[in-house]
Amino acid sequence: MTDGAVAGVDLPRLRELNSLTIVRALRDHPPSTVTELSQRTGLSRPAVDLIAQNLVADGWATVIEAGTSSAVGRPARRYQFRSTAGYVLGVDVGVHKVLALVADLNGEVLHSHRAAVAADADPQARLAALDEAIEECLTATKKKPADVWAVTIGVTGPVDSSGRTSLFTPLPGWDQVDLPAHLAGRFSCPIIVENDCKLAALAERWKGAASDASDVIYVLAGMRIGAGLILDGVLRRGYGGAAGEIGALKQVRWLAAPSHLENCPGVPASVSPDDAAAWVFEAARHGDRAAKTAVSRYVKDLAVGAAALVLALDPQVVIYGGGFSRSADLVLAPLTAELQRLCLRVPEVRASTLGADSVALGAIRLALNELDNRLFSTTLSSPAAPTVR
Amino acid sequence: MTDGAVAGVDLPRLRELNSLTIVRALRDHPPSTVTELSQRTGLSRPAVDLIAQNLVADGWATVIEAGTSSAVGRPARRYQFRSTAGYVLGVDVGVHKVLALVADLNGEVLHSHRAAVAADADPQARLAALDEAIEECLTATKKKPADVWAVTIGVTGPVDSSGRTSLFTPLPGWDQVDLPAHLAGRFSCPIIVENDCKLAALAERWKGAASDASDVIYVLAGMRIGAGLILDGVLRRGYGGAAGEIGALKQVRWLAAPSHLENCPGVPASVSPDDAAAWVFEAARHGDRAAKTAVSRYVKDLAVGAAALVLALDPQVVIYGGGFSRSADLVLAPLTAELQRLCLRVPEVRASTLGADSVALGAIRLALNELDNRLFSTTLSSPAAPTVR
DNA sequence: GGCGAATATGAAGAAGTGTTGACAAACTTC
DNA sequence: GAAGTTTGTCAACACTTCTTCATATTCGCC
Repeated sequence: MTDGAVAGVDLPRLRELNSLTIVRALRDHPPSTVTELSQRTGLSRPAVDLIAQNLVADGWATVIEAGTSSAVGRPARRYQFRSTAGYVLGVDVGVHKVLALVADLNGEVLHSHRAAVAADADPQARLAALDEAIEECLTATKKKPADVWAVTIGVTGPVDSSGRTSLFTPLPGWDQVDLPAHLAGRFSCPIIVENDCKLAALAERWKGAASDASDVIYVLAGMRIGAGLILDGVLRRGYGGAAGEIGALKQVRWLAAPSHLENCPGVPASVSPDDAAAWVFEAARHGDRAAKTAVSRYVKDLAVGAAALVLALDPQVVIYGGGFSRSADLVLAPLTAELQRLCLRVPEVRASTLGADSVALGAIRLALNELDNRLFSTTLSSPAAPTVR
Repeated sequence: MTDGAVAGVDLPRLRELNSLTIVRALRDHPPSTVTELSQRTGLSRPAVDLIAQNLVADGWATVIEAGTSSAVGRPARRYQFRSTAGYVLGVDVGVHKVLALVADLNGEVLHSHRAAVAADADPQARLAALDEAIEECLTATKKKPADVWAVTIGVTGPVDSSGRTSLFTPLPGWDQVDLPAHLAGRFSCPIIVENDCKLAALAERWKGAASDASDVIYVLAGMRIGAGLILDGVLRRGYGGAAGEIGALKQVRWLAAPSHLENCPGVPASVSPDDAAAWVFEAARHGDRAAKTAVSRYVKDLAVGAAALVLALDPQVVIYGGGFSRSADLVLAPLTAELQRLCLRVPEVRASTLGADSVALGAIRLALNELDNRLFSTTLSSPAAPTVR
């Protein structure tokens, strides 16, 4: 409840704080004039001017000299956040693929690469695919590892404080993999490993279906069901990183739910087990009776866990995402109805708008958040020391 | 994700920030010398000296002139947070009683008063008891309503943003009661209504069994079971104030759980229904077979909901509190065992140390938190305008 | 094409805040 | 009583921001 050491602010620190303020005011905005920044921050024009010049000297901002302007009066010089000062990597290590993204400090994705992996691939093979995907992203964008300021990797299963998925993982042999150690040799920046559902939740809140909400439950629906929680605008990991793992409770039927789709009668033998669910959804869409029943049962089971989360946390929005979100048209209405039956106060239910990229995008967002905390909370300084979480 | 308007810091604001820093450094510490404050805040001695004198002039601190000192050197003047500058009221409106507490700005409880109420009393009677309890606390401590800077009232059931328990309440007619309106005439300070479980959780984290933890699930166990959630050190209300209401899910057997105790065979007819649970616990403690079974079943049902919360949020500690916490000796071990069976990562399970006062104490804490936010976040100013939450 | 209005830039002076260093005051210890 | 130590106070200094004014550049209008 107490801070213990509360730090006073002296003059140099004041300048630092205001520099941070200007950087924040520069980000997430189009190139701005000194006057605009002055209005945005409440600081006087000369103060902003001085700070902006220093930011340019330190590489945090670039100048756009006055061009032709449409307004009356002398055209203003504009300052712009130098989003190319550093880059971040976001990677989604899935069962069938590894997807890597490079983005600049604005979160603009510059390049992506997808490497296919066999579901039963051993850790070595999967790590090789990871290395390949990262390597391809770097060479395609002509970046060196030193240009990367943070890396986030999304994996399935709860991630502990050492970056391992020791409690549970569907990837064979993966519980022994130490991802930060694997990458530490190549990158000297922060390397973060995080649960895929949590990352997807971040992505939806960033530029997806939940961008207007601060209390979000993201349900990742696929052959495995998981959840990510955002409360008061912040991703909640839980004390041991296992928040959202409601599926482990037997009374909540998340473990069994996908079997309704897998074992649905009428699925042709030619359809592989991996594609069975998609087939069932498609069949249900065309009125197949057995398929409709299977979907209905699936939704009923899904709803129990979602209701438990909703009742526990009372969110504003529930996002239905993951591989099955393509079938949101079949699921959203009955899911909402079930929640209405089970919950006290029913949140909005929406379909994911980011689809398959959400995990990697969320990884980008988490990497940027980490940088924010490191660079902007204390002082403006370039890439931080390597750390693991 | 963005702040929108990020405020720059000018010189007067700098002084304000440092004044706040000094006030914070003064609170939660014994009377301090300027040198101590200087070390604690990193500010220079003259700066602290000046600020401290201003704080005294504004009524936020008092001076203790140098007495005889045991150390070498000139004895130092000491400054002390003036905790008697204002007071807060915390009230617990329960089924059988209304308990009111007055505390100073340090959270030191000065007086408490308990007014008995019949379980089936109508809102008028209950409000009269509330008024009586508050009145008694004020007269006993010789305070006027104007001395009260914040009031918090704890009630059963989820509290919406208008301070009403419209979704559910066990108190007859209480869903129509507008507590802020009822008190607004007498107090011009912030009046907050909050769910009792949430307040009890706050109390346990403040000075109870969870004072070392930042991620806490508090389970209030009585004839009605509820929960309060503290995540990252902050009480979470949920978007609509209904966080923690996992008991509403049928698969979670919290609604039915107490019936095992109520309907336990062997309870003498002389024991009133209200005391049945206590009798069963006592009988179980002495080896009564039926009572032990009842307790065991109760714990099993309780554990399902607790497990759902634990899996959803992955807390560090679960606090077992409420009326039944006196029987923690019988419950803690089997509850822990059940959680071990049901959960992925098992948190510590502890018994409440505050007992029956926890709700009113939590109300005090929430009132103080509200004051903190109002007075200390923006600027140092005396009692704020009346508001409702 | 010239003029005025509007906006941006730049520089100087003023005000406010924190820091450093010095010194007297007050107390303990030898 | 002298030395040593800590405190309270003061003045000089450094730094940051604010205010104000003069200057520069551009557009629109005559």
